[in-house]
Order: sequence, then C-alpha cells, then structure tokens
Amino acid sequence: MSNNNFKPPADLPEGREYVDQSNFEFSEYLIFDDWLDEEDPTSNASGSTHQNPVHQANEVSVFGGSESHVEGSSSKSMYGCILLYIGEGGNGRERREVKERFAFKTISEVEILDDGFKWRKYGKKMVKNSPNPRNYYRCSIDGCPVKKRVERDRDDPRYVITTYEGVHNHESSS
DNA sequence: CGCTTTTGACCTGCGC
DNA sequence: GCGCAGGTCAAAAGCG
Repeated sequence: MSNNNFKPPADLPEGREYVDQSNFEFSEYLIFDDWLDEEDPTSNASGSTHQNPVHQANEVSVFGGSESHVEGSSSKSMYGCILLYIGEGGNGRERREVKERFAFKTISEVEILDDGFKWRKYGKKMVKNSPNPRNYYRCSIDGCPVKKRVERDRDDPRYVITTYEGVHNHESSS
C-alpha cells in the first residue's frame, strides 16, 4: 500500500514547512535528549529541565494531510501530525555522522501506520513514565538498518508517537 | 512451511 | 558497586 500521502520521514525534507514552534506544546515525553548529544545543555539557564524539545530540534515540520490508511471499512485520518526532524548539525554544517531520527505524533486509533515499509516487531517494553507499552520494530528487509519505536502519548492516548531511526537502503516495497 | 508476534531474559548505560 | 530503566535477543507459539 503505497498510494497514500504519507511518505516515510526520510523523504520529508522537501515538503516540510517551518512553523513557529511556540504554537505547539510537547509533553516531556518527547524530549529525546540523547538525540542532541552535541548540543550544549550547559548553555541554557540551569534548571530548565523541561526545555521544549522543539527548541532543540533542528527543524520542525507539520503535516496537514490525510492518510488513506484503511482498515476494513473505516479510514483513519491522519492529521495534526507534528514532526521533529533531527538531521545534520544545527549549524548547517555536518558535525559528524548522525543517524537520521524523526519523531512525530499522530492522532490515530491504530498504532501500525502503513508507511510503505514492512516492519517486524522485535520488542515491547513498559516504560517508566507511561502506562502504555513501547513497541520496537525493525525493517524486515534484509540488511536494512532502519528501526522505529511506537508508543502512545502518555498525556493524550489518542496520539501515537512514532520514532524512526536510520534511513532505508531500499525502495519501499509494498 | 515460512514469516511474524509474543514475551521473558539478558545486556548495557547511567545515576546515586 | 548496585540498582534501575531502556533496548535487544531469541525460543516458542501463532498465523496465512
């Protein structure tokens, strides 16, 4: 199923649109500080432990679109999707090899969003700050290093938080 | 029959 | 050094 509007995040940079980050609220849940290990946390006022992760991300993109993902007869609309894009260094200069990682929140009843790739689940874990489990998936294409993790938003279970890591080394196959 | 899911165990990094 | 939390492995079961 590849005739939907939603592309894998790796394809995103062209269509993305910069938005005023102050328009969004993120729960601390979305703070993936390990992504930004080269950002200097000491340059911030100390005590700002709840720093908005959007400020840490290089860019923020928003999808408006709908997604033609259909399960049975009911189509799940996909909108209000907020994407954090963490790619190369924030100075427009490559600092070092950084794995591409994306996280986005999606209003969805289902956690398995068809993004055109085939995924194999390899783990499930209860996480400390959430009543919801986190699921770990790996791209099932042999040799493809891409992983993703999926979990429900602690504060608003209507949202699904999906994190991609890595870049597919093959075409989307479905 | 081959591939995926499930699930507990294991490994590792980090904070105290 | 220890314990906790997150991430991964792998054997067994399930499914098409």
